[in-house]
Amino acid sequence: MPELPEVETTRRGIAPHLEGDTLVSIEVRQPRLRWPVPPDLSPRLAGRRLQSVARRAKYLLLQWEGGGTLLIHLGMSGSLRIVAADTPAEPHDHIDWRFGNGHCLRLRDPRRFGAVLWCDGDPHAHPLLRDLGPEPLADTFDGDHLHRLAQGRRMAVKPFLMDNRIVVGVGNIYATEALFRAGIDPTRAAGRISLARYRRLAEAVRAVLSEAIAAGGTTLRDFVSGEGRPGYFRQSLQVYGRTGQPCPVCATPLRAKRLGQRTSTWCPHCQH
DNA sequence: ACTGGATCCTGACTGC
DNA sequence: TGCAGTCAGGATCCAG
Repeated sequence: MPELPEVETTRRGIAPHLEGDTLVSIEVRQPRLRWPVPPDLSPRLAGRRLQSVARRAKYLLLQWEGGGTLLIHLGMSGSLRIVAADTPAEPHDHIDWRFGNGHCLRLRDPRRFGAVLWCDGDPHAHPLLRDLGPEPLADTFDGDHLHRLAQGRRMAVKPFLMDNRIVVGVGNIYATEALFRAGIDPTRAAGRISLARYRRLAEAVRAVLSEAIAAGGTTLRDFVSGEGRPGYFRQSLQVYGRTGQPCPVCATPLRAKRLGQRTSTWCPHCQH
């Protein structure tokens, strides 16, 4: 589900409602997510003010006054939204954080691949964040970075681009779209792509992510922003989910193949 | 070190 | 209508 644009859209949607507010209570209806939800969240957080809602890769970092960070990952099907405190919980609404101003931050995650974890020290030193690659929209990410890390790698460039040790936030939708824009065959070995083409790919990644954030993300089925709205980038997808349909550029039927457990769709004429 | 595969879970959809 | 099989926005873990 949520890739970087959807997580960033969520962050922007919830932050203004919560930053500076005091947590009143937490209700955990289902603690079994990817890892167990810590049982001591209430004593740790009740009565404390939320300082900021930040993001690293696809993790949301809720940083609390006095120290400590709540790490939230939405997995494949998770969403976070602000609801009124008296809104009845629906199925798969696993956790509520109720704040003093009447707002309730509610986590829904049908597949439960998401995670909610507590981190005492520097969250960037946490084992889940420590080895992550650069943010794709930061200055440290470019084609030279991709080209350098790809040397000698025989895996296909698509799963290479989705490896969060290489660069974070690029999931199946945006990897598919960026490779189309860059004209690169997703099955090509990562180590056999020129620097010039990696520079083009890096720019395509930045462009597609930026455009998706501006559109509020991509809603395929269940993604909603912090305010409950869907994202509108779906209509801008050129190849993702369009297997068999004509390429928007040359009309060749789009092909699909599974690479690293994920379906890749591409134009066999435009991408090589 | 790199690579591919299995795995967690629910729901939507397809085809028989 | 039911049932089996497939697929889905992620990413960790493990064997070879």
